Amino acid sequence: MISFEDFVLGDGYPIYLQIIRHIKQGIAAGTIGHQEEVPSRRALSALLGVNPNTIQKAYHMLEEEGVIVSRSGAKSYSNVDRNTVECIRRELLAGDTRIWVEAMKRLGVSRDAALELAAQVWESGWPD
Amino acid sequence: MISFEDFVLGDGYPIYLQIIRHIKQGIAAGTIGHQEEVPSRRALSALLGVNPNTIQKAYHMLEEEGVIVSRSGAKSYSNVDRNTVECIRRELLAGDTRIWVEAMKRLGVSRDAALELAAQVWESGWPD
DNA sequence: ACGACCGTATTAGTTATATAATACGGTTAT
DNA sequence: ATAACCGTATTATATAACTAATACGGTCGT
Repeated sequence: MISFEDFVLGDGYPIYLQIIRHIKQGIAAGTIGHQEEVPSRRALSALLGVNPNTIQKAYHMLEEEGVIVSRSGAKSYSNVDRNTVECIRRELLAGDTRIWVEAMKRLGVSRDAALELAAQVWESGWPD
Repeated sequence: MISFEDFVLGDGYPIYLQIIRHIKQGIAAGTIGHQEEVPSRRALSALLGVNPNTIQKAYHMLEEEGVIVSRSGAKSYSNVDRNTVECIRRELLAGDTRIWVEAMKRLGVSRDAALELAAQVWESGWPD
């Protein structure tokens, strides 16, 4: 069963996109395997405190991408092959990193200063 | 005059927040000084191809934070002291970096692998 | 003073996101 | 088989973000 234990609802970003990202991150990290059970629309909406339609929107888009498979009346399952994992992993890694690098460059930070800052935040969660 | 030459409209994120961020980044980077002229609402809306009201929303919030000063009928100017610069700079640096580090951790990347990836993207804009 | 530009405000309409309340029919374990 | 659960669909409503069109009065260079 795909877990949403460590999932926390963020602010300012569409919920259905956060859910899609959570699933993709799990696949990229290897914590979600093939044919793993996905929480039902109703169960996840109750767990997260959001509307079932919002979950359905996320799941529907994941199905269109081939990441999950749904049959009317039955449970939904993840659909992951080795190629998909690498594809999603590269997509997320490169995307997030590029955004951060661009932000640091716009702030006028040098490469080394940025990397050192990142190392500090990695260890302690805080700069300095 | 505060420049929006290198400003590119992103997708999926409110425009007025992108504008606020652009100004703050300029202040944090030191490319925007004190009492610098801000483009008029109408001029910037024409330049970016968005509605004047969207610019006004961004400027109004910047004024509430004390980052710019507006007088009815006259031009608007930046309002920056040394304390503000350091405050904004730390806010943006720490915020962006924390977001990236959390993303990398959720993807199961080691500290060193993440830093190496960042270094690659910094140089070439691409991993590998 | 006068015209061009400026900040500010209002009203209306569109789209995306999310909620609310149901409803229908398929699957599955007992 | 039957009850519980499931995926799916519909209609209505609310809010935020954005657009559109317009208006009012203040500032400033000439």
